Amino acid sequence: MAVTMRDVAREAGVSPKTVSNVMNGYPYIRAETRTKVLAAIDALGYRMNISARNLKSGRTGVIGLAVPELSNPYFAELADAAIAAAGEHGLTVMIETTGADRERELTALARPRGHLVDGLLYSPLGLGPEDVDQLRTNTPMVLLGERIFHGPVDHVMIDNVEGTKAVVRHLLDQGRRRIAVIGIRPRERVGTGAIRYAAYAEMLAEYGVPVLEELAVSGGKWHRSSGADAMAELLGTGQRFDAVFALNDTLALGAIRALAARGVRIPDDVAVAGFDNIDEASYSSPTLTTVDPSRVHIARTAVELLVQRMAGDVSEHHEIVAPFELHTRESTLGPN
Amino acid sequence: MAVTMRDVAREAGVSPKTVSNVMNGYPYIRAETRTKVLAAIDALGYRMNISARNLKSGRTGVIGLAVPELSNPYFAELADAAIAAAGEHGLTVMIETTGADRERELTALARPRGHLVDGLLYSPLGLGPEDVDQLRTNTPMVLLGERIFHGPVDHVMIDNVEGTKAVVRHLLDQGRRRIAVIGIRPRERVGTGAIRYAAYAEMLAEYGVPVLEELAVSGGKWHRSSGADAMAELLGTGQRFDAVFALNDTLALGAIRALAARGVRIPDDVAVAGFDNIDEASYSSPTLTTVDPSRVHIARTAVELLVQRMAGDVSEHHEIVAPFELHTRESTLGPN
DNA sequence: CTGAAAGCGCTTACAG
DNA sequence: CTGAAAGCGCTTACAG
Repeated sequence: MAVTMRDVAREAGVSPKTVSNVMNGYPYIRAETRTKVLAAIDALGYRMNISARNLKSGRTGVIGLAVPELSNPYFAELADAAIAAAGEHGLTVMIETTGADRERELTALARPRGHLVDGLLYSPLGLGPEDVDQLRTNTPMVLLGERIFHGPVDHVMIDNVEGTKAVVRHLLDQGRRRIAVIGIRPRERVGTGAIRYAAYAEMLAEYGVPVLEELAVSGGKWHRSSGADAMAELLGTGQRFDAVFALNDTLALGAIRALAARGVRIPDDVAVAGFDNIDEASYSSPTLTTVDPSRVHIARTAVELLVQRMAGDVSEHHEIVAPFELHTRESTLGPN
Repeated sequence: MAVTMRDVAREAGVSPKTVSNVMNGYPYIRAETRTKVLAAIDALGYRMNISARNLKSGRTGVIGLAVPELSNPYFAELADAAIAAAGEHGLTVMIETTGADRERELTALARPRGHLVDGLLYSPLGLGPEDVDQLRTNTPMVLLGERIFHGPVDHVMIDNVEGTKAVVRHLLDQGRRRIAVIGIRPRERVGTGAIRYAAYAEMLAEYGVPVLEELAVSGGKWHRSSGADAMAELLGTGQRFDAVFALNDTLALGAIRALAARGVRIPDDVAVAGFDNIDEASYSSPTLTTVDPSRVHIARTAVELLVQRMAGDVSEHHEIVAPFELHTRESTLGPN
């Protein structure tokens, strides 16, 4: 039914091996032979069967990218960056969304062993320290964005601690002293949220500012809606505050919405800052002060590490912290 | 090296076929046999080689989704919806981004014939009528979002015409008469932009309002930045206008930013409306009046059509127009 | 520069 | 309910 390499070989009067050589760009082929083969491919409309190649070669040219969801602009923009970086190495990216659900994250982890992908860029949110052993596979993998896990795999991390301290310092330097924080996950001790919260508390302490539990509000899935809800909740308590550090940008943008809806002036009454520097942060009203964790750098570095591992590199595991950049904008500085 | 089905069979004292039956959930297996096989799988850490299965079965369980870029929230949210819909049919989605580039879109089109995916959800922006013949493949495919192509494939369309007319009618009903439009692509005759622009002009005509060329501004890639630039350009011309219809939401959000930066009041001075109803439209300041093309409905319908085609359905091609919904918000109504 | 042989790890009929 | 045989369409050594 489908045209095979053998059919092409017969049509061109060569062996299947030669067709394979042409398809794979093997350099030492007489121009004449190549022309014949290409003509036969064209005449028969031949397309190589990738599954057969994969079976024989043991590689697929595909890497997986497991992220919670693409509706979150941070992950969507990260995915675009990963696709671009993989393309530079001739690799295709297969995206799997896990919904930040532990079970689905563990399923994604098993995927490379099914030989559908050669390696995995892995950005888990639901996994905890008890799952570290699950990462001890011998499949090439690079962990992204988190710093939960020390040890068994490469990872490329956002500089959560210094990034957070920079943005909180900025708020303090603006004279803010009652800085609320939204998006915390009270029971979580290891994730991005916990790390950023700890860094926030540390920075306040450096300035001798008390860390007030009543100014910390949990924020579910870090969607815009969670940010709006958290802010509504905080306003409902009647607590005074003059700034809000949202643990990511979508939370911050939701919070800005809730503040604006109640006529609170930003930044005059309350300054707002986030984390991620998604594109939207440059176009919101007001524009959003935030930390840029350098997505492109992260994606590129992670793909390079993964490519090395896939090539058989067995050196010690790397822990790379990406550089960050603080962007101060209207939500803390006012219009300029 | 890797554990194979044969190894498992030997360990369990059965034939490879029986292992295959267990792996694939074949129902008629003695419980005892199944237990033995599962124990052997566990003991050896066996994982099926998907490439081998694909080669033999001729199917992969993977469908492709080709979209311009995930940084565009419309496509990111569509991708999430497609992944969810595919999951309900036990299918995995492989996302390919094309950058709306014609060459890369044509490459994506050839992908299913390499047997890496069983079918394709295809959302081209760069293709024109001259490429229609390229769609006459016999690979299962469903076209998304556009209505460029009549004929050789199924497609699920956004209701661009009625959706646009509804939102423009809304602006007219608010008393707006000088309604600018941003995001047009002057040389394009067949894409989403051209269709929405034509519907805009048609609606104006219905109300006896002249269509002014000087109020139509082109808008490149439909990013936030393009919207801000287009709006800056329009303001620079000194043209009077009391409303803006942006051809999508990101353009509208960029335009809102540019208007706010110049102190133009929304909607008092200028009302703004978009198209897509991305999540952000509910949280911007002001919130954005827009058309919801029902992404989830589109994704679900498209996957169902694709599944039918993959199952061998050869009936006539379907053209399905998804229902739309107009959401009126602050950018045209003011605060409530 | 090109060919003949073997086999990657599964599943598809076909038996029994 | 389970097995033996054949083969999916390629690529990997190995010759020459």
